[in-house]
Amino acid sequence: MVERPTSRHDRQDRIADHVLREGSVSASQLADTFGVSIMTVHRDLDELERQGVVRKFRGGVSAQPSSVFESNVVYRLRTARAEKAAIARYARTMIEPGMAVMLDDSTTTLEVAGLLPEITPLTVITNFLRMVNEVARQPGVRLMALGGEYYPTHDSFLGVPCIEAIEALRADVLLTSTSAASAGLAYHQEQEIVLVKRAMMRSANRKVLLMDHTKLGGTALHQLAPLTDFDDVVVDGGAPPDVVRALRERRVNVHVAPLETD
Amino acid sequence: MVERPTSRHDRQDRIADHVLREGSVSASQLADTFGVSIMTVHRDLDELERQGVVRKFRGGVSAQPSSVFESNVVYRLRTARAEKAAIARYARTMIEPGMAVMLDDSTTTLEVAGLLPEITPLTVITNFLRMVNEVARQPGVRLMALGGEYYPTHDSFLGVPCIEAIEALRADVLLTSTSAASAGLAYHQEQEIVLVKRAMMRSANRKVLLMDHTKLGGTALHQLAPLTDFDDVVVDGGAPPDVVRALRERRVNVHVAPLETD
DNA sequence: CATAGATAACACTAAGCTTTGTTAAACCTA
DNA sequence: TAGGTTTAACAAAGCTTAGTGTTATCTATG
Repeated sequence: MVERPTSRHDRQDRIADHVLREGSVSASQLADTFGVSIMTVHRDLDELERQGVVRKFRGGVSAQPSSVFESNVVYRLRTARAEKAAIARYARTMIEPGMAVMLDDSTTTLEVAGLLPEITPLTVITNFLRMVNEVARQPGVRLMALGGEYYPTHDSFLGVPCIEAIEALRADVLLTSTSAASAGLAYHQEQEIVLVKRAMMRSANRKVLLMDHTKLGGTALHQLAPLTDFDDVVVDGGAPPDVVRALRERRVNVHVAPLETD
Repeated sequence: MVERPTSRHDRQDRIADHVLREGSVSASQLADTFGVSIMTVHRDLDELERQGVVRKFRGGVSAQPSSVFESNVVYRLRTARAEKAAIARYARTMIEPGMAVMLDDSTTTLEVAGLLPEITPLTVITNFLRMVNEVARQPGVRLMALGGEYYPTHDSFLGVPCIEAIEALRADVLLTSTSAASAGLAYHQEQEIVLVKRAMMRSANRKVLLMDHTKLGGTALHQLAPLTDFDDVVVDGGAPPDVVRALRERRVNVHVAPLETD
């Protein structure tokens, strides 16, 4: 059976699904199934392995044991595009011209960046290289970059220099994201990032957490903060109503961003 | 007479030269001379005008009056490619594996950046966005970005946050550049940049000034520092011998980087 | 040590972007 | 308004890059 993926990305998603269903497959088998060469399969698998979705061994690949499922979020992140766009549209309404907005290094906040030229004048503060490059091109947006040590895996600047730079500033709004939340707590798997996010929270007047619904109910190695520490928590319309209700009972100020309905 | 420029950039350089020689030319004349359409000439002239090299008027272009000559540096910068490459090659010998190297926001130091992967492991400290993007891709090079307010004209980060970040660090070597030097002093036209460069000099053990010979003998609005404040000054082989001699008499430690001879 | 599996190196292809020219419309200036 | 000059919009050509396959080399495992 030969499928015809529209693109490399698409095919990788299918391969990942396939592996997760089957549990374990050989490379040549995948080459057959998806109608590409073994070499291409290997390249796809290398990439999926880097993302922590699968595990390679001699003779094939297997799904990651669920204990490492955490990193799988990286893969999930790529898929939750519509959710993030919805959240970004909603978060935009919290920003007004003239404000100083702090944005952390997450794909969700990156979505927000694309909407900023509509709200000029504006000051953007970030430690995310990709966002720096994005915003540097936008006229009318003043950009304050947070320095620090560059981490290729996150494409952002972290560490002591970054935290000190944050402490010297004061933002009107912080838009931040995290990798998991449950039982009223936000989590993140990286210590370095937790420290930076906490510093950001200390330096912002209003703290907004952006979170697509796939992150609800999970945990990660490090606690970041109780959800009640945020002035607002924005989730997308895909969030289960009972989860939203439960959060509100914990006095978390949850906003639900409606998904585009087209 | 029809020339055949190898590329768009090359042709623009020739057009600029032509205009500077002639003083004033018509667009159709240029189209003839360079064997391209009038439309293309207009596009080239628009670009050169943006760079402050020429001035457009109905019917043709003229050279910029020398009062605006300063911005012309932008154009000069593009042309001294070979000189900068020579200087970069020379400067590379001053860097050894394991060092922390600080690089400022100049096209000369950018040339050095391309040579860094050969000297790993290495730590690079910079406030230049273009360099950040360049170095972020290089494996084996640790990158410390200096934050600050983004200045589109320089494509770099400046201001108080940047200076504070510099003061918290200590580099083994500083490679810096400036826009002019004469009578034993280095000059730069931008106050913000002068402050940052001075901070960098305070935070480095060895201070190296990189300067292509086109900058010798000029001045600019602000004094940066006496040349004797630098441990080394590297110029390219195009520097007039008597100028080099004069600098040495002032106890400036001048190195002459030989130009590629091919 | 033999063999299947994995990687590295090179070449080919397709897609996207840049550059250029053409044509048509807009704009001055006499 | 008639002459040119400039700009805008579209199309063609060229270049660059990402993606893929082939072949050859390397590596692990029985």
